[in-house]
Amino acid sequence: MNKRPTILDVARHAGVSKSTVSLVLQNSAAVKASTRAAVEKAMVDIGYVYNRSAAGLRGASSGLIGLVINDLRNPFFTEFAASIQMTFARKGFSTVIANTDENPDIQATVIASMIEHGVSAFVISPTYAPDLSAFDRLEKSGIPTMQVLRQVDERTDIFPFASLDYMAGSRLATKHLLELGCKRIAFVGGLEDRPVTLERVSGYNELMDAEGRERIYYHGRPSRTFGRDIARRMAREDTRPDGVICFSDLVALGMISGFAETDILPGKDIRMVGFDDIEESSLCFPRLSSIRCDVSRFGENSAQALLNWLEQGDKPEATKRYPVELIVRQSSMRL
Amino acid sequence: MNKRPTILDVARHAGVSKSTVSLVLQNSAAVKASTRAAVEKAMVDIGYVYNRSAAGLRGASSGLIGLVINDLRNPFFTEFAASIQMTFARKGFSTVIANTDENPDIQATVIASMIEHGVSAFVISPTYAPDLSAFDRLEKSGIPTMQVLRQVDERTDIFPFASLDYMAGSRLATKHLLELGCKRIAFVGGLEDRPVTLERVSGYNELMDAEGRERIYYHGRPSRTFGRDIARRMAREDTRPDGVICFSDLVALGMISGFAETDILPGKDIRMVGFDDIEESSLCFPRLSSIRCDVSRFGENSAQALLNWLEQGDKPEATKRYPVELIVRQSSMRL
DNA sequence: ACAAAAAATTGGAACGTTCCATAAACTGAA
DNA sequence: TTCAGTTTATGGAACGTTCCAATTTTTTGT
Repeated sequence: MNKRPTILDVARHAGVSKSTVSLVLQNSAAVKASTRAAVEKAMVDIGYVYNRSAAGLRGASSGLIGLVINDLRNPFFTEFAASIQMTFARKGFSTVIANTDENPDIQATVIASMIEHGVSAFVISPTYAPDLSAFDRLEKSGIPTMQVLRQVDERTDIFPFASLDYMAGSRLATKHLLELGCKRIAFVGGLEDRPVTLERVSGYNELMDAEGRERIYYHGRPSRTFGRDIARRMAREDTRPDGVICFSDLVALGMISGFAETDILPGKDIRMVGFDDIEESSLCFPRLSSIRCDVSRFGENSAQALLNWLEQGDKPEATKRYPVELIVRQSSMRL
Repeated sequence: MNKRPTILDVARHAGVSKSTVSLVLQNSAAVKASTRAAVEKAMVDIGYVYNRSAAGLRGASSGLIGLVINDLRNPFFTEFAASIQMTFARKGFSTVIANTDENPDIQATVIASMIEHGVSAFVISPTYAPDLSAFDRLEKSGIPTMQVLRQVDERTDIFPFASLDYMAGSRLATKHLLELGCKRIAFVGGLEDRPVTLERVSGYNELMDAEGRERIYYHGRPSRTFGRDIARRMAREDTRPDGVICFSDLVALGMISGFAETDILPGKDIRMVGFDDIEESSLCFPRLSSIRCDVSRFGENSAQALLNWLEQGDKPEATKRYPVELIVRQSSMRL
């Protein structure tokens, strides 16, 4: 394991100075084609590999992006993380990913550690935390940082926020169920106090109020388990809702399986719309109608916005919401 | 955004030399308690943050681990990645994650890029690739590298391999179905030529042959879609299998929803066992019997093994297989 | 063929750490 | 008080790049 060759070895081997090699590395226009070729040949000949730490020391960008995710196991976030990471990779950036599991302490530590590693920018889907010291630290560090999917820090002028148009989605879903003639429409899932819940419920509230219909909430964790439990409970109720909007597809899928146990078939006995349109929703039975968020495109767009900030210096707008659409499938049709 | 303070600023502020500050940083025993306290105070006072690039230049470990995953969107791998990342984080290591989407070219690029970034070690769940140049490069780099879940490079003395005991799992599942009295047991999913498939099918082959039963294969991509399609096809067959072992839970879940469409209820009309025991399997209806692999513990163990290699220098054994167990649920019982 | 301009190349200082060899400051025993 | 021994602190060189200012080479116009 004899030391990695350096720029100097390359220079020696190609018969040029280290400065020239450096120029080649940053493919400067100032080096003659023939020289460049010679240098490049030397590099592969001796198996040179670039040392980013050394470059970073002199101020070059690290080409490292920090991605901090509150719940990486949730397929919605997984999809987002995978998509953003792959976009960065295509542009030559590596991504340091950390899952915080909704834990502010973990979040604070991983952010600190990423700063030490010299990440060039941050994308954070933050944990709801009482104190914002993590963000204060970020501000001081001066590292470009985007909040995505959850706006936790108010200072969107410093930490631009990008998300999806959940209000519109919720409006679409409610309108759809109303048009199908549903009388009692329930909203299932989502923790009551959370901003995301507020957003995903707002269109529902708006239209239900406009129609003078009763709002029916079943608030709770946006998980399969919760969905399943609510479905079982609902099956036993005397005046059961005839339409359900779920906080997320995970909840909806949980409900579908809960209903299956009690012989209720969404689409026939009750109408259901999910939220997110994860892959599984088009595969399950019955196929789940959902609000498509197209996370993977959202990931690409966010990545691109961040790169523009980093490379061209144009900061993303303070708040950006990408559009969503309603996908109608079996769960909200007469079968 | 005035330059980050350096070790020198801390020294000045605490009235000691930079060397002393460096010693404090590596908490050396050679510095007096009072001095250490003073230095530490100075650090928080001026908001010092450690510069790992600079340290790395002098040979210090980067504290960065490269994690390369062939399919990050598959919940099995997501769980693994999340678990291993969080274990590293607890030990003060950051994790650079890349999804290769089964693409050898992407795999090669991300590995190269991680080497540039100076990762201290690699954990790779590799893509099946015709050429092993990526591994050759790794070997030359001398960076400790573990293969997990898929053994692609034969040189396990160089790249220790850790996985789960799939053969045992497949034996457990088959034995279970045989004991339930199944006569025609099919194996569904898994690409025919793949080593993983061979492993997951081996116990099935062994026991079926021992019993003199016919082997029935439905090979294909280990996805929900494939499972659903096979279930539909199976529903139309005249001599339908009465027992099914799936390559993965994803396939099994796909089959469950495919069967649901044709009014076949696993556990009543057919018996089914999945493989992996992802979270959803205990939540779906009917609950899916499965071979529990406990990926998240596997992740922790692998992380720990790698850290021991890195820090104590003891290389993991060339091949390690962690045990699996059969979890019996509704899908393989009379309801 | 010559100067001037343009293009291509170069040496050296700097970046923020670590580590070695050395120095300074303390101990306690003679 | 002195000296050896021990504990603690220090200056300086090194790590592999980038970038500036300076230099050399090539091109252009006359």
